[in-house]
Amino acid sequence: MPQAPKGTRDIIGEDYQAFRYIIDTAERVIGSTGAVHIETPVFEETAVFEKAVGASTDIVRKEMYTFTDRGGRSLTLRPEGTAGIVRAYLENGMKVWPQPVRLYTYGPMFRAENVQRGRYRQFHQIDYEAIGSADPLVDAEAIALLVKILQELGLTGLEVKLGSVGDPEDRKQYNAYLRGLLSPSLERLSKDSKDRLELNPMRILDSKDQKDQVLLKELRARPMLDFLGPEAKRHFEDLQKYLKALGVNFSIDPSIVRGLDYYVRTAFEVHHARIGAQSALCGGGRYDGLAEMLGGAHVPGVGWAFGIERIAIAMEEEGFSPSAEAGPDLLIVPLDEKAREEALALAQQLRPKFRVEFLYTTKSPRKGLEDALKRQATFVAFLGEAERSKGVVTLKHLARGSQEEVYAQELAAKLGARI
RNA sequence: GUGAGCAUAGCUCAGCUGGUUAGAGCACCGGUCUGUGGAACCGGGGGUCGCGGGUUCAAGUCCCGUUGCUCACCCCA
Repeated sequence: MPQAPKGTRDIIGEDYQAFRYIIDTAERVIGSTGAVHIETPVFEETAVFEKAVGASTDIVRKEMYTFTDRGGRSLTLRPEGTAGIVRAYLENGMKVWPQPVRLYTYGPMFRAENVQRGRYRQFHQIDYEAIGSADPLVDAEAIALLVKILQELGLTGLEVKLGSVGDPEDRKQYNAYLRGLLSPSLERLSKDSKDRLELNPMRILDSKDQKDQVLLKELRARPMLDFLGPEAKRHFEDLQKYLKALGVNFSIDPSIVRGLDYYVRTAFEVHHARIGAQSALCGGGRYDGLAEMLGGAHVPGVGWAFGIERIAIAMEEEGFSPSAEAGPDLLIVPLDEKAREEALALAQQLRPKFRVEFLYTTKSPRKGLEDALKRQATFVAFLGEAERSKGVVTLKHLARGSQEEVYAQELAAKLGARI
């Protein structure tokens, strides 16, 4: 028998309830900022990600689901949301809208990684992007918004880690500095970090390998923050000032290193201690050069994405249990064969004002009642010969035990009145 | 891509050092109970023991491979 592909899963029942709750909460809080919902395609031209995310990144090098369609086009299932949204900004001429344009979306992302707790091949993100302003106030709003959502979801034990990767020039200098510093000790670096020295030396800072950390300490490696140019530095300081004024708790973490090429200046992550090794609930930052990488004008932007599955794990760890799905307002129980189609007709008549279910097989009142209790129905209605001869249904309120015979025309009023 | 541990009914699991037709609880369906409350009792449907190969008179049990899950590395959500 076929199974759901590795790293994918069916979301149903309590999982779905939690999922829904997270999305609804996020949507409510984001919506209150005036940001508008956008849906972008789940797949894009492969070039969108190659240009934006960066050819040297892990995502592009080995994690993309790329395929060729029948027209010979190379397409890729989106591994992240920002590139597609910026593409949509350019394509729809949003530069003539009031700036910055604030957009949000949620949906599936795809990365061909090996699976572990909190990491899936199809996972779901809620994305927020503010495009068209370089003002650090916009960064501050984005971060504050994110914290607000997590608070609304009832999460505690969160840590906001803030850093800056500087402007591209700053980073170039910093990478040159790191290469100069570490190359003489190349042999002492971990295997992964030897590769990093070529591709993106900054990522060595983030290494969990003790060898690398010891070496960095020994050589007194300076942090990226020391290399910020005056403008990036000012931006970083203003952002901190705004966040403090807003009462947002954060810690400066010089090792925050984005794995995507498009980030400049602001970079941040939100971590939760109890969800395993994949502790990042949310990551984001500023990407002022992204639109240009895609071939558009220079358009600054900042945004973040959080992983719905990881939020769900964190909430579960904190004892949140999703409320069960509500039962129907009314369950109709046909007592004889003829009542089966009468039950359907009655259900149709009451829908969609009420949530109405009926049994597809005849049952005794006793069994029907048991069924209604299992479904957590509010009312149960019996339809049988006795009712038919009088033109009524027997309506019973489960919780109260009250029961009466009701004409079909009165039924809606009775259900609404909750006898 | 790498490493470790796991895989028996829809779910949670039992199944001894290999030995008849593979079990339990829960869930589902029916009966006791064709007209009224989740009970109880009785009965029923459900399994290619993840899949493939091997060893053996005999494999759920041992060996190899494979797929999936869990956790970790890399990286990230």
